[in-house]
Amino acid sequence: MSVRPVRGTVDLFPEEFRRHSRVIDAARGLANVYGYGEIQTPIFEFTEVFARTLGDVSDVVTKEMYTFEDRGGERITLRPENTAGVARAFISAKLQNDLPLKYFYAGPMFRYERPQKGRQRQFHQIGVELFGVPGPSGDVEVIALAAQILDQLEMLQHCVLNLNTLGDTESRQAYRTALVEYFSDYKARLSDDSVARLEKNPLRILDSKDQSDKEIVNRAPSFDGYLTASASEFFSAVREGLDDLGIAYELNPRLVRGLDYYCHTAFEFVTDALGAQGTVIGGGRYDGLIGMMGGPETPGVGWAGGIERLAMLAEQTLPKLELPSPIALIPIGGVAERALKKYAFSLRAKGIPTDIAFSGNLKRRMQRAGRMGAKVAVIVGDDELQAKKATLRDMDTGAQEEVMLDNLVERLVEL
RNA sequence: GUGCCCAUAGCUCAGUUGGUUAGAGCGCCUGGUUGUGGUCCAGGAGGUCGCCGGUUCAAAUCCGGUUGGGCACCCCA
Repeated sequence: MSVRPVRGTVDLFPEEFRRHSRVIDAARGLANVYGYGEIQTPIFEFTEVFARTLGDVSDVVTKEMYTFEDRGGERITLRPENTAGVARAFISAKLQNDLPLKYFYAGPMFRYERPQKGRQRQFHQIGVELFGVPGPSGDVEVIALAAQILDQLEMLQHCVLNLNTLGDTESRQAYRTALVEYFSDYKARLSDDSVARLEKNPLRILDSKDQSDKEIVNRAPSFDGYLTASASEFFSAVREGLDDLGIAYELNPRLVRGLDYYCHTAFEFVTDALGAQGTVIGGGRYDGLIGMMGGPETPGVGWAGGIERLAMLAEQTLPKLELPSPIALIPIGGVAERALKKYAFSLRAKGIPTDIAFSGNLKRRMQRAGRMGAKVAVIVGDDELQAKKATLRDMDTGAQEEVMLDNLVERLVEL
């Protein structure tokens, strides 16, 4: 039997999981403040849910999905992202009369990718979806929520908000045609990757990091000239909204999305503190998605954030995580142990972190108390039991005092 | 999927042009203290050198493959 975890997966032991938790807790807390209730959709869906919506040219669908046939012969896929799942849930429950709707989620996602720092095959995302708000205030709200979460994690100042518009369908169609026309002239000088993108997703060429591609890209037609008046107006309103809130951003015309259902606003919070995988939160508007899935035409806007990446950044920005130091109960002998278990029970009922070791002599239990960072140890042996007292030891100073057992819980609550 | 780099004790690492029983620090265990941790002192356990094969009288060291990891590309969160 192989005892190692599957490539690209990790075990999150408590210390590491706490780093995740504080990211999730901050996000969930603020999402609730904004009125985004938490939703949990299944981690697997019928394959079409993703295949249909993510586009059949996206890398996620063509080479990164965990797809299998279950015992009933259904084509199943482990979710590579959660927007499609939440949209499907919205359609399944026929919630179109309850708009607008706001959802927050946190959970595992699965993509068959080559693992590296900030990229695993099972990874975790937080995210929000806002359904039924067609105007730019929806975009502004979800971006504001993201910014405030980052701010609460004290990493907003280490991130740059990149902002772009993908326009409406009409704009994108026109621009796409113009790009294909332009790049086709340079086909011989483009990188192989970009030549392939010319057919599949010419917008992506704009994002190429290839040196000679970049030169060609620099002289490529810009989107501005192809934006319809209404798309342009929409984008201005988003920028105005962000300005009003004092949320800084940088316009990045090269910011495009790999997933086909995006339109209008695209944004990413990016940091340079994590190496190559610097996008910490990314999202945008996806007005066509729900209709494309067979639901009633419903606008949507949202984002997802990588918990592992956020947790890594938080390591740099937040103070070290400290565990509450427990009270260590240290019995000597079976009679004392029975007595102290009852005290542990009532201390814990009051929410006071309490440790009582299951075995070991006094020395070993003291060691354990020290290792756990206990601030006080309660020692009870035959001597103390007879006198109905306990010995309290201050683990920092070594000072000891005696307390009547009757007052023990009361005294410990004070500390 | 592509390129480059890496793999020695639980952890972080050293190991000379290939040469006898592979080392250090931290951690762990025992004792000094049969009712006192964290400090100190003394001692101890722990490694088929990732795995498979090859070269050689001899391989942790050289070569090939493989698995895992890191970085970049790709892609994205």
